[in-house]
Amino acid sequence: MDVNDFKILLVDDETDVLDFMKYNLEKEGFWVYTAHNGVEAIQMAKKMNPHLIILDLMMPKMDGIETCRELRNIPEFKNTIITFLTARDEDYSQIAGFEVGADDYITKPIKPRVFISRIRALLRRLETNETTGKFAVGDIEIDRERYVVVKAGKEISLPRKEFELMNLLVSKPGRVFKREEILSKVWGTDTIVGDRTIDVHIRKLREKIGDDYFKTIKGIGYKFDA
Amino acid sequence: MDVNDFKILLVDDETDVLDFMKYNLEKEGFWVYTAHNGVEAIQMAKKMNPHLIILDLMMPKMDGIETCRELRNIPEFKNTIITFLTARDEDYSQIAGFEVGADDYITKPIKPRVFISRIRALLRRLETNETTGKFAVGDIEIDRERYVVVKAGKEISLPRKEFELMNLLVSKPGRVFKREEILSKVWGTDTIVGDRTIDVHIRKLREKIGDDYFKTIKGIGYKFDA
DNA sequence: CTTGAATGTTAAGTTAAGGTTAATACATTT
DNA sequence: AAATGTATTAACCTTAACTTAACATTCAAG
Repeated sequence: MDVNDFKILLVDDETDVLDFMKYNLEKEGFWVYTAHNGVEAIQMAKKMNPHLIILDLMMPKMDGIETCRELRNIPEFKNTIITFLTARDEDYSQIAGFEVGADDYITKPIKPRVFISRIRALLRRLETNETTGKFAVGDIEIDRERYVVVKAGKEISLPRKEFELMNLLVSKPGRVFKREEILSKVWGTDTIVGDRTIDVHIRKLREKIGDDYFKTIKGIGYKFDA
Repeated sequence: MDVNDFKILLVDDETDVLDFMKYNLEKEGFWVYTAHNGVEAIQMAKKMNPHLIILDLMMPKMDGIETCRELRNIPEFKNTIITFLTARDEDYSQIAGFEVGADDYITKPIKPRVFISRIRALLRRLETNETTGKFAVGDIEIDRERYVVVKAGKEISLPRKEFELMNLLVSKPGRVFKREEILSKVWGTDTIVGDRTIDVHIRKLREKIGDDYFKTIKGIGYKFDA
């Protein structure tokens, strides 16, 4: 996973702290979202699905501890990394923080270099677990972790390109992917392949998964449907 | 895994700091070992195979950073949690620490409650990953303590690299490990080995354990399956 | 109902990825 | 310092995966 794919949600009621962190993180290429309180934070988190959430402890409405607890109760955020932002020496908060499922805490005042370094260390944890992803549509399940497609409980293993193509199409069932788009996403922008290559791969998928899952939209592209 | 099974190695040149930490950790039921410098630390680590190592940054002979680097080069300690102990505000050390593969750092002076809480948070990570003890899948059992693989009751002893590779793959049966990932986890990020090295090791495993346990996903990596 | 551009199909050609082996370098024991 | 055991490399081999090309079929516009 590339640095530029990481999404970070910053939550703090003080706008200047927020801006300062945002500036530093964006400079490093992260996607940064912000919220001013716990309530906003949860809304934003649901929308953006960030990889890392940095929560200030002291906030109006809902404090960091409480926000963290709520987040941890939402299954989506079970694996999200949550870090607290605290003033030095707030011992009790630190303890409560860990108990409530925080992964780390960062002390204010923030020093850019340490801060960035810390963030990187935290995100490093994700890199191994982030290739992980299973999702299902109808009786088809795609398991990126094991690199297999499961159809009605039966494992079908596909070669790389076929798998990637399958994965792309299934990622948005019903949506039509233009040939161009497929080429750039599965083959990459710099590879040039002949006209029939996509068709041949679709053919193999139809053979292995089933004819009627893949629909051709002439002149446009293909779509997956259950 | 029970608290009482966790082994922690403390490394600091100041005996009273050492004693203080030791006292507090033992009170909580951890097994605590100590060392006064980097050299001792590495010896002790090899003997005790601790789950967590706390390294003071400033030490005679070999400092914390250097010790950490050395440790990370030993495959056994790839998954060991390493934390630095620093005086407040040693920014640069912190950065170097993370770069060298540290998981966290703890600031002095140590406050017992925060300290313990922190340690628990760190060790919690281990509970999910099966990094310790014995582990079995189907008729294959891996004994990490003794460095032995048991297949259908028969012990097969593997050399270190083969064992590490085996261990990695078996740790998540079915999951595909990318070549890169295997390299960084078994060989380490800083070692560069030729293209065929992984294959050769896989070959040896197939020879010793059985062909069909190891599946190749071309262009991606390998997975273990029973 | 034509018709031609777009896609389907098949099988044969390529190639990149991995398999295999043996030789060499490197480490440990004894 | 042999001897034994491990790890890595290099050279070559094998194949599945991928691509292409040639021909067949479809389907939607006229």
